[in-house]
Amino acid sequence: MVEQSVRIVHSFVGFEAMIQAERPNPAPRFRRLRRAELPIDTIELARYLIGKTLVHDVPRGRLAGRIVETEAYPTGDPAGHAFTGHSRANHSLFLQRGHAYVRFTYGVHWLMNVSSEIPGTGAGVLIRALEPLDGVAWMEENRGTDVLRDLARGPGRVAAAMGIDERFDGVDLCSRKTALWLGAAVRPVGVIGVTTRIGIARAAHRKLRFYEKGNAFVSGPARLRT
DNA sequence: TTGGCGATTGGCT
DNA sequence: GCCAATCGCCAAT
Repeated sequence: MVEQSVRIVHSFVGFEAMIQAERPNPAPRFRRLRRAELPIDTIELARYLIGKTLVHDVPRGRLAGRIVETEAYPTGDPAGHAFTGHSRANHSLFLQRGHAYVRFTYGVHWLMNVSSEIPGTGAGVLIRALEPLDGVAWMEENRGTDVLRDLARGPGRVAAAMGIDERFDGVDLCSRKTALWLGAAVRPVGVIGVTTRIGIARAAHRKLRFYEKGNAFVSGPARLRT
């Protein structure tokens, strides 16, 4: 089935595409973002990250998804994990912008944030949903489901699909060396919607959730996806 | 030392 | 729509 369809593609798009298809390790599709490209301000960063790529290079290949939903947890935000001050658990939120803050929640799930602001400031951006781009078969394995739309729709699912856990807390997402990193956008971003955040009690009125309108991989109730 | 609770999810009604 | 699962953190004892 797969071989047959590949052969058909070859006959239509020619030799160059055939080389592309048969190359075992295709050239990286994603350019690593430099830290200087990341807005310092938490809310600006949350908006900026929509459409960008989250990549995890694993021994057997690459997991990658397009960021389609984020939430900002700015300085002094009562809903933020840094609100009660610096601690061992929330240390990564205080790192220079572009570091991963990974936290275990509800005894079940891992959540991933990108740290923001200047070093020493506890703030970050929660990655709430991804549109799968690469390594879909491995994401399915990590998630225990083959429902594409559900692979990384929701922050707990993002971490599970991407194989992100406590080992990645504090990782520099802008380093040239790390396996987990942020990549440039693979296509232009659509209209960005802004709503209140999901699943919080304090500062619940603040509109700090950002998402690509019309994207099927965005989480939350329908009224927060239009 | 302990108890309440949380940036969620999946299964069941 | 409702609720249990499940565990680390932290405020209060």
